Amino acid sequence: MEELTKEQCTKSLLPIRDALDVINGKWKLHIIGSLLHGNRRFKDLQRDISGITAKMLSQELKSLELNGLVSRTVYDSAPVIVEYMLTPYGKTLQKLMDELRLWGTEHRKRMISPAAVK
Amino acid sequence: MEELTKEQCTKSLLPIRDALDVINGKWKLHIIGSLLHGNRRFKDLQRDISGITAKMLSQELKSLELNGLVSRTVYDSAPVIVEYMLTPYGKTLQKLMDELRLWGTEHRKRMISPAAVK
DNA sequence: TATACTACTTACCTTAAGGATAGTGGTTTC
DNA sequence: GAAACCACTATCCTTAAGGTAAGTAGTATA
Repeated sequence: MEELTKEQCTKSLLPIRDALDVINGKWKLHIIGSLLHGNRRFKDLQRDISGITAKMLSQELKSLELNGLVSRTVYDSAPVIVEYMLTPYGKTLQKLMDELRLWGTEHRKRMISPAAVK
Repeated sequence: MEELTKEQCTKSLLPIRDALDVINGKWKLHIIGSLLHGNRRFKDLQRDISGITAKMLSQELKSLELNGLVSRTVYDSAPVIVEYMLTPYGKTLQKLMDELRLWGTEHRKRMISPAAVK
């Protein structure tokens, strides 16, 4: 097994940071969670995610779109309909989210009754 | 496959949030990364992690200790020596970090040359 | 006795994330 | 023609994360 230099170690944190940045913020996981259940329009998302403002929803959707996780389709109807959906790439996040959920669930148990897992 | 209600869906995000909170912040991953290479004293960590201040290092170490990821040992020598190490539990983070690194590496490729992966 | 080292702590300041509220532009319904 | 619906955008404000700089307490070395 090779030892990593300090620089290599710091560098190896960059992709982790990238991954975290993509899902960071108060609302992104909520949006992804909602979209995992199917396509949604703007108002649908706002209804699904209690507490989110139009400003934040719009902002976070743009960020998710920029990162290729969410696609935005405008239907030329009246009134105009805008539909958001997870891209196939966006769906690859689910595995990561499952891992995080698993670790987080164990952690929560451990924090509630530390004696039981010491 | 069962459909989740809105409440169940929101609830399932909680452990994910827990996991993310544990490693969130600008410095925690750097500290964990350094400790993955062996035990470290306060000054060692400060030297390892370029840019971190004593205040932030102290603050983040406390948070990691509270979460059971890092242990703090004071040796009754003169001058006093304080050693930090990852607990076995802290080491379980490595798997998660590897998954995040994997996804993040792919994401970085995709962001640099989107055409190649379209 | 002065300087330096270790392991921090304290007080203050800056910046960025997010919240509150209101407004825009188009369309449709009453 | 007034009110309502959709999909946002703009402006201002609060809060929290993190940075700066200095200080503390104990020991040890010159």
